[in-house]
Amino acid sequence: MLVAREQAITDSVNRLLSEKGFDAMTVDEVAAEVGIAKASLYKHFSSKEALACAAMVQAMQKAQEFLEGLKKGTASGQSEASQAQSMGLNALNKLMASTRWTLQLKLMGQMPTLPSHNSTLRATLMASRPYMDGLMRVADILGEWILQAQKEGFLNPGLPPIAVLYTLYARACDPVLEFLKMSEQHSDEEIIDIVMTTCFAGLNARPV
Amino acid sequence: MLVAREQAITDSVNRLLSEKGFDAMTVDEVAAEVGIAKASLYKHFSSKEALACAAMVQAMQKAQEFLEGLKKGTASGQSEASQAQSMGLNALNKLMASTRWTLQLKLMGQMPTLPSHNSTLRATLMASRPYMDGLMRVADILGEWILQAQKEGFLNPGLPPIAVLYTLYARACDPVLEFLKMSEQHSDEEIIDIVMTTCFAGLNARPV
DNA sequence: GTCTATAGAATGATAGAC
DNA sequence: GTCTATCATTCTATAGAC
Repeated sequence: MLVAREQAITDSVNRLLSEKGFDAMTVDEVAAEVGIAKASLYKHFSSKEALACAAMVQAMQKAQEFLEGLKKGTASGQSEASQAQSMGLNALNKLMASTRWTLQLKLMGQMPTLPSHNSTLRATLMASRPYMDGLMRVADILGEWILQAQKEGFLNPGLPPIAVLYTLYARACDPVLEFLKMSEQHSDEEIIDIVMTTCFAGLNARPV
Repeated sequence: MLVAREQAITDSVNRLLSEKGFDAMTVDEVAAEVGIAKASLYKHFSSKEALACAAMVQAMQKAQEFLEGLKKGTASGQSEASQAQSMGLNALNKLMASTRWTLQLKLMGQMPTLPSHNSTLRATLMASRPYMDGLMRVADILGEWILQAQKEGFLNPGLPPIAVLYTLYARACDPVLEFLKMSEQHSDEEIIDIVMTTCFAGLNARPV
């Protein structure tokens, strides 16, 4: 029961965090959405930062699990023919599948976006072993694929690998998604295709 | 004197806005940085939103002036040989020059970033004639160049022009810039080159 | 126009009964 | 563990003297 209650809490936090960000989210809102009193929340989590941290850890673990599955080639979205691909092309496909997965989560409002300049939340996250472990594991897996894809020229070898990693992270909080969503001119799938194209192929036309 | 004082205020607001965003910026900070009492600030600007709005209008006007200058081909960064270029290539070069200019301002901490989900500030901005006029003028100029560049295939014609516009806007608040800045592995020029590459050429390697 | 001092509201966090 | 009621802090905005 306690686990289920705390799961409901982190789910609500996750949604609110992705909708309005850490600063704009109030503890009162969380309590109201879960349907319990604010004081009860504080019996489960010691602070607003701890609340957000729990949601971020959960999201990070979900990402880690997805990547681990993709690494073993068992995740959905990986075609069976992938075994016949070169290492580099396979790595690129996995990077693209990961990015697409992230964009989908973001569009569904399940991707808590880390505010790049809130000090108190950053400090809490950096001090959280589960979060940092997940973050490093995710960076390791993605970094390996980036190197493989660059080695065979499927990703631009002139870009520093860390810059590629940051660029992929940044797609998870790209405002272009919500801009296009607000314009109501495109389906979710079209929006994701557009952002995937600009991310990997760029704005320039590809020479035919 | 009054103009100079208000200029000093908007400069401070501009800096704080680009450093921490609207929510994290407090009116006390602004007053302290300008060196006057908070109540005096409110003699010049009626609210925190009006304060931020003034800074945004100023930034928008600066952008508009830059684009107007580029449109006439008199701005710096435009080579003299540009007159010999095709319309489409010329348009692409101007889009790239505009993006580079934006990234430079952002790195220098002079680009107030619009929080995509603060309602009160958004409402104030939408109600501001000077801001909306500037925004529409900027969108017009960029939109024209986008269409020209797409027509001749210098920009991917498969992308909706509005998506290209949003993508360029989004580069002005791309966290990749500060991530790379924090890593201290690259100079400002290198950082801008990296982001320019990922923006226009994408992460993929270009087929030679 | 500038200051000090403070009102008023929002919000994070806690006390104490049940 | 959950509730109601309340505290302490922070922040926007204003009053009133000079």
